[in-house]
Amino acid sequence: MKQTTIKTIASELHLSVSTISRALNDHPDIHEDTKKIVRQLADKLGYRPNIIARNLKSSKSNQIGVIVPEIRHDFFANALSGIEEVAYQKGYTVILAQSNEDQKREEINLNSMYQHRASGIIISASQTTVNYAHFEKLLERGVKMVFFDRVVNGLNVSSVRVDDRLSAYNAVKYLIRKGYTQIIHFAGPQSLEICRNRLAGYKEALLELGVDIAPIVIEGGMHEIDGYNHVSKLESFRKGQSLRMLASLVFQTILLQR
Amino acid sequence: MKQTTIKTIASELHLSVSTISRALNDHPDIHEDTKKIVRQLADKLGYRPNIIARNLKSSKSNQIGVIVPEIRHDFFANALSGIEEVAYQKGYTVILAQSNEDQKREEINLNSMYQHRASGIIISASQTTVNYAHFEKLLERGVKMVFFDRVVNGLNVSSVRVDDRLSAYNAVKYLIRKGYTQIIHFAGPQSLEICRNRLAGYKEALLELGVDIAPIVIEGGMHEIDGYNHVSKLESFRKGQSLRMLASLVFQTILLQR
DNA sequence: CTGAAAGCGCTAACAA
DNA sequence: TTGTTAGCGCTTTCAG
Repeated sequence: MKQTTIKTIASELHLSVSTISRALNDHPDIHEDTKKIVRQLADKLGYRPNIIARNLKSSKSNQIGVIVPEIRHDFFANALSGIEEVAYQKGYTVILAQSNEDQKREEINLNSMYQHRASGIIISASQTTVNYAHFEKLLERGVKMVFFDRVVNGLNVSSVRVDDRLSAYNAVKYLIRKGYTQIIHFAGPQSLEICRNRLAGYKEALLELGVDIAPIVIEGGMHEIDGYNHVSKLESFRKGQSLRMLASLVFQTILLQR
Repeated sequence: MKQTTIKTIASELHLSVSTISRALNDHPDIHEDTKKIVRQLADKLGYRPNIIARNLKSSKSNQIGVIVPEIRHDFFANALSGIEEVAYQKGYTVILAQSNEDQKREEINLNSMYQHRASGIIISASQTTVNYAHFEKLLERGVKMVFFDRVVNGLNVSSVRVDDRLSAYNAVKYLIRKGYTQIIHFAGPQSLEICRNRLAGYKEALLELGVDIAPIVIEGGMHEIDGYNHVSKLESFRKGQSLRMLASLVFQTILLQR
C-alpha cells in the first residue's frame, strides 16, 4: 500500500503541493477554509508527515545523541532519564548508545551520530578510551559536544561533573549532625580520581567536625558484590551493630557506584 | 563553512555524482583506481555521508524506537541495555523515550517515532494507559510493534513477558536446596498480577518442596524504601538473624522491583 | 566502467 | 491567497 504524501493530497484536492504543505503547517497565508479541507483529507487518508524529508530539507535532525559506558548502571540510567526529560520538553528526540567501556564501540557510535546529523552529542567516556582523536576530529568539525562525569582532560569542551569531595563531605557532616559516632567509608579503588575525592571529603569532614570519631576505611570495588562483601567483613567484627545501619550502608554503596 | 557532499567531490574530480556514490559504496562496477582516488579526496575533505538523505531515498530509518515508563527503573534500564546491544549488533540505532507513566506522553512519543519512520517500536505501556486507540491506530497502519513486560491485553500483537510465577518458584526451590529453613517473601501489592504470580510461585514451591517451612509473607510496595521498611520490620522480631541473609534480601527486593 | 537524469517528500523563494 | 519551481544529498535505473 502506497503511503499518503503531501502530493497525494494535492492531486486529490486539485491544489498544489505547496498549498498543502503550508496548510498543514498552519501558515498564515492560507485561507481557513482551505486549511480545514486539507486537514480533513489528511486525517482521512492517515497522512503522516515524513520527518526524514523535512530534516533533509532543513539539514538538521532535532535528535540529540547520548553515549554512556553502560546503560544499566544506576548512575547513568538516572542521567539518561534527566537528559530525556529535558530533550522531550524542548522537542528533541534522544538517540542512545552504550560503549560497554570499549573505545572502538564508542568511536563507531560517535561516528554514527555524527552522520545522523545529531544536533548535539552528550557523552561519558569509556574507561578504555585513551586516545582522543575521535573526539578531536568531531570537535574540529564543529560538532556540539558535552562531556559528563567521565570527563576527558585536555579537550576544549564543556563538561558536567560531580563534586565528589563536597558530596562525601556533606554526607559525613549530615551523619555527624545526626549524632552518629561510628562512620565507616566504603572506598573505591584509589587509582580513580572520583574515589580519591570521596575519601578526601570523608576525611576532611571527620577532621573538621568529628575529631572524636575514628576514621574507618574499607577499600574495594564499586559493584554490588563489593558492597555485599564489605558488609560481610563488617559483620565479622561487629556483631552487635544495628541492622538498620548496615542496610543503609548497603543502599549507599549501590547508589554511589558509577 | 559548506559541508562536503558527494557533489563537491564529483566536481573536484570531474566525475559524475553517481560514480562517486558507487565508489563510496564499494560498488563492483567501479574501477579500483577510481575508488581509491575518490576515497582519498573524501577523506581529505572530511566527507560524511548524509544518512538522512539516504534514509529519505530508501524510505527507512534503521532506527528502532523504545518507550518505557521510567528509564531509571533498574528493570527497564536493563531491558534497554539489552535492546541497545542487539540493535547495535544488527546495525540499528535506538531512539529512546520515557512516558513517565503518562498516557498522553506515551502517545506523543509513539507518534513521533511513527513519523520518524522507526523500523519498529518496542514498548512497555504506562500504568495510566487505559485507552488503546493509539496502539490500534498504528497497528492498523502496519507499524511493527512489540510489547514487553507491561503488556496490553486484547491487542493482536507480539509481546515478551516474564514468567513471574516460575521465577519465584525457582528462587525458592534454590533456597530450599541450599538448606535454608526460613524463607520470607516480600510481596508486592496483590492488586498487581505480577505480584500475585510471584506469591503463587513462592507458595507453590513451599508446598511442594518445603512442607516443613512455614510461609512468611510481608506485603508492601515495590520501591527501595519499601525494601528498607521490610527489613526494619524483620529486624524488630528477628534480632538474631544473620546479617548476610538480610543484606541478600534487600538486594533481592531491589532487583525484583519493576 | 562511467554518466545523465529522475525521484525520495518536503519547504520556500519567487511569481502570479 | 495560491502555484511553479528548484533543491536538500543520495541512490538507481537506463544508456552509453
